[in-house]
Amino acid sequence: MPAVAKTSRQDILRTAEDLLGQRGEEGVTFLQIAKRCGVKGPSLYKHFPDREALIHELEVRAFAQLGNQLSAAPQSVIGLASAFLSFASLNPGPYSLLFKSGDPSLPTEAIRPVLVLLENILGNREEALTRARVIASFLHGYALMERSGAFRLGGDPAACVAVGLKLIVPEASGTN
Amino acid sequence: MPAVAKTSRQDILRTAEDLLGQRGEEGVTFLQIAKRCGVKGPSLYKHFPDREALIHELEVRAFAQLGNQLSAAPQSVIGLASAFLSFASLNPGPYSLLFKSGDPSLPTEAIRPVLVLLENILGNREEALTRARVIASFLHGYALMERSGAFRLGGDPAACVAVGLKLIVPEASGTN
DNA sequence: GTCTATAGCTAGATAGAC
DNA sequence: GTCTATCTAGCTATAGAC
Repeated sequence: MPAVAKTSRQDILRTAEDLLGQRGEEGVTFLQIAKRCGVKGPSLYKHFPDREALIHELEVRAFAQLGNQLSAAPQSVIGLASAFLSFASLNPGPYSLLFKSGDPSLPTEAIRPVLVLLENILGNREEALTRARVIASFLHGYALMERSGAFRLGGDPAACVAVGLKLIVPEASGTN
Repeated sequence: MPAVAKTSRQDILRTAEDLLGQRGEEGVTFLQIAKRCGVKGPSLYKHFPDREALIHELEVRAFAQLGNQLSAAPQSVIGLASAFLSFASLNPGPYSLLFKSGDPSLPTEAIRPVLVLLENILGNREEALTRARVIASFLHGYALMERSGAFRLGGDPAACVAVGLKLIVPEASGTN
């Protein structure tokens, strides 16, 4: 059988994620992916119908990957926050897809551990949602500022993470 | 005198800012700007040497605009935070340029009011810097999530802003 | 499944007429 | 200051040979 497979769906997706982290969404082109996978551009159409399908697949994977990390992490405020920031730092490509609006299918699921934990700590569902939003905003903003080098006033920016979490969920102190 | 001016530096910059807010940085092309300004692409090179110069000008303007808003706002935690979020909401184009790393020239200046206020409230320079970072991360993350529609669990997302600020700077309660 | 060839589009930028 | 014409380059996508 001629035409031996030089690449694969997995290979393409991993390569696309690297490209996404290095050059942003506009940098994820079939031509560049193909080059890195050792094939020519048009070959990728045997694996994905078009670029949009590839991007959508990356989004689905990103939510699944984050969900896995959060599920496997210590179920404490610090534990979940650390897992979230690690994911953002180690997987900048997938992470950048998490907050891009789009279809509201599985997004909710990935964050569930945070909501469950806060409900346990606070004993109030509505308050838990509000705090979860404060934490999500804080961590998301921190992850982006950290990555873009926006903390320009010296000292140790990372120190503000633990401080911020303690301020936002004082009820968890000592329990973590 | 032939060749009457159909557009201007200001017109181009405003148009570029609109485009930036609507289509992102990659959407800011000389061709699109020209179309909206009623001229042809090459005409823009009479106003800016190249695309990079235009983008840089947009960055400088963005920091200046934010600085003006923060200086003119009530110098309280709520006042400055509201001004920041208003700027982000009303000027999505310029706002998107604020956290893109790049040259560390004037960025520091725009944020000064926040630092000054927190030093007054906390009486501790180092603690003020840490809290400022927590607030900046929180507001930046909130602004982006709000804009991208990332708050998908119902209720009123905006409610978490006041709650978050009170948690992060409890010392300011009653003073605002 | 890979390839070459190609079509169609958009972008940045320059040259030179008016 | 604006225009047309042009160049280079990169992208998406399709057709058809192997």
